[in-house]
Amino acid sequence: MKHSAVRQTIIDTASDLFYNNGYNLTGINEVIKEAGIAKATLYSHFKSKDELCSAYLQHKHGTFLEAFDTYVNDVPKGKKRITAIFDFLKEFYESEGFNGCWCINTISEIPKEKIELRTEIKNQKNEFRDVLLNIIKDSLPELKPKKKKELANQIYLLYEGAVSESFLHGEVWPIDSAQSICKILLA
Amino acid sequence: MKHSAVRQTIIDTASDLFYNNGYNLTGINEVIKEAGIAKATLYSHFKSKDELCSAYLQHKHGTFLEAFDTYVNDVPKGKKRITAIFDFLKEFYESEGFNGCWCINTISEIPKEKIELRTEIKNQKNEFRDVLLNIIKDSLPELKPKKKKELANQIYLLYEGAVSESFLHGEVWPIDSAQSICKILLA
DNA sequence: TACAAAACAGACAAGTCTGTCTACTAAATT
DNA sequence: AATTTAGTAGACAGACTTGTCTGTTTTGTA
Repeated sequence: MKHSAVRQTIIDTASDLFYNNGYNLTGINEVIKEAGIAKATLYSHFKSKDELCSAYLQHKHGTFLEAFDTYVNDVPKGKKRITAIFDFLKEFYESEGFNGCWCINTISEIPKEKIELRTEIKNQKNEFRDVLLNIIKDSLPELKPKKKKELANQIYLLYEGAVSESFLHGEVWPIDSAQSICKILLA
Repeated sequence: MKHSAVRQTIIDTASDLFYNNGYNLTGINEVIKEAGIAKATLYSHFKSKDELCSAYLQHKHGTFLEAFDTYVNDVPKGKKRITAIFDFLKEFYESEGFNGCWCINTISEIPKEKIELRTEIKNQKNEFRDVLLNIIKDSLPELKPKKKKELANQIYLLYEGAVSESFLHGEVWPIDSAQSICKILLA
């Protein structure tokens, strides 16, 4: 097994465990057991659990953005593409192992002092907001720049609220509700 | 010090620590040290940390609902009262020790198996949704029942999203954004 | 004043955690 | 074929965790 493949195995395993069972509730011993590697191997790739946490967040972010882009770009430009954001979320919600937002989950678990992780999370959210802004730019080019940014923020807020609340209640209605508001904003 | 007063001291202290520093990151030893009580005393009032967690959630919920009701009922009935919900949130956000939503934070920290705590959280959110519904019933009696419920869900979603996101970013704009959407929904 | 309830202080058990280290083995490269 | 690199296995340190238990002291009441 290649060096980089081992690293990826660790990240994949840790991501599943951290996301499904919680960061603090998942011990390093569980990660190495599940990944089938030795402890020293893990610590040769990551110098601390925090560093592994950072890799976990980036991994989730990367795979999410890719799936999101693929889904949304498949929908024709315009209002349809924008509301399709919530169709994507519905698929995400219904997919096995949905556990809400890893950013929100992680930020609840780590102490305030760990600013590197906290800025990583903020950066992810800002990047996602930029992605939404670009969709709006593509789909509604006639809007003024200020209006575009405002709309991006609004849709971001609806999306994030829908993720958290659909998970908390274990029900779809928050996603439907968010989508219906989105349609009103586009009217 | 009265028996019930000791109990309240424990709850107050634990609530501050759990909410500010996280549930799992706060040890029982820290709670008893801060509260100035003996460990046996704590365990005579609460048979486990989980039970204390439940008391913490209920305490937060109670004081929140009281402050919320007081604030909102001070605003004249009608659309004004509804949008005032977000003015309350802004005050909450700016208050010292704001740390997002205790429900979302706690649900990220506890294992899936602890269904008592998870249902406690769901119940709190459903109760809050009912409070919002009653505000709408009082303020917009002319709406059809179905429309009222729909609006309550939408405002609930906006509120919860605004709490999480204002905390995550450490910025007010999500609250402003939520309020502006709310005004559109009421127009 | 006597008694009972309740709180105190803190040792202790039994287990968790992260991270380090040693010793050994397998694989890849020179 | 020899050497270096990357992995395995797991003991260990040291610090944490929750919860129990013993014994003492304070407090409120009858």
